[in-house]
Amino acid sequence: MPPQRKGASESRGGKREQLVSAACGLFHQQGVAATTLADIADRSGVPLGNVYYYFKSRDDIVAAVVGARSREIQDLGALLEKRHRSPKARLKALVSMVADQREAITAYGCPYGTLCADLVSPHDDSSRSLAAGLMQSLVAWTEQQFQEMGRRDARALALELVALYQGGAVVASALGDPDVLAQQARRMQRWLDSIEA
Amino acid sequence: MPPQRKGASESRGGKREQLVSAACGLFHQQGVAATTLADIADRSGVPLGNVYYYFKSRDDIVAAVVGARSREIQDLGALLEKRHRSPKARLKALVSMVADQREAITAYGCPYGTLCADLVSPHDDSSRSLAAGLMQSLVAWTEQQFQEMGRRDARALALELVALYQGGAVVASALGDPDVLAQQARRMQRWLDSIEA
DNA sequence: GTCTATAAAACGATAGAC
DNA sequence: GTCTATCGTTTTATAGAC
Repeated sequence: MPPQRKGASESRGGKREQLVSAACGLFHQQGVAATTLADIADRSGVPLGNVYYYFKSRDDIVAAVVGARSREIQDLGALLEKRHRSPKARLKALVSMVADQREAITAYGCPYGTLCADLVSPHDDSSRSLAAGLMQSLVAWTEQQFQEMGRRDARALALELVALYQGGAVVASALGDPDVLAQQARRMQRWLDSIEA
Repeated sequence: MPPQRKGASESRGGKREQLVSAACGLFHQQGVAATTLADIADRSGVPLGNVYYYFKSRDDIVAAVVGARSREIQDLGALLEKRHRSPKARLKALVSMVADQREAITAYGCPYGTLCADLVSPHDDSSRSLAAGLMQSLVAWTEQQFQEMGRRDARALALELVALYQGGAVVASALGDPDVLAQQARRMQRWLDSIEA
């Protein structure tokens, strides 16, 4: 077994986490299918053959990356809940963060959206459910904010907000134009303002 | 040179077109990076080695597919212009077609959007400009419709409509739920209705 | 636990017979 | 023009020394 459980010697070098972190970045920049184990090993400073000490297959790394991205969403949600009292303020802060990161998103697309798209392509069932779970993480947090606003149509509103973001990310990255995403973020802010609590 | 120019013996079997057609479908279903030349050759009924009689490299096939998808957009635009007099009716008909094809779009994503995303991933310049050109084809036709409606903000409106579509496609395919796309199409119809000519 | 070496298969691309 | 056979490389995955 790798570095025991998540106890003491977990981060002795934390090579497993380094591998996941490197894979996260490479999957975002190059796509899942185009990223090789050698790429991940190189960036992690781990010898190629040693990767199989931490993961039993390539698909295992993909699953670990999806888990990491999902936790990333949870953490971001928790941060926003700590920083802002009202759910609407949280959603507006989220959109504001998107606008701030428009350069990175334009360069490589939304980290969550492109990962989901890469996981949908193989018509493998287990891969598709990973994509569904990841997207659901994003929608679920958004939905909860609308629920706390007292909206019965929270799910529909959440799907709309996430779709607005994903659409902006796809078009902006395809055109290579961050202004598209900035404009879309402004639209999202206005749309949020128009939602009655 | 392959089958001469685009003259008489162009479609003697039309194997080049069969290859492009097969690649179109496979790129949509599996993604560009995950599709091998053997996949394309198999589906085309062309021997693997023979692919290089029609294309000098794999990248050449990718470029040909982008060209075919771009022509597809032109043809669809021309069809809508023939069928509907007013630009608004054309846009509404386009959204209606999206709703009708929601099953296929949910299964594999938007053929144009996912192709663009696959072309953005390699930080290769020529690949990125292919993505930009393809997305621009989609936006340009939409923009022209808004222009014919007399709108000065035609570009912004076009970007918004395309982003609404792409966002719906990403979320629907990630969740594997066609209803998300159907709902999004209804929103797009209402949004179009609210646009003053 | 960590690393090197390498097996086994898949892939892009080429050569050359017909 | 069409097809088969194959080269050289890359990629996933394993074996085994330390």
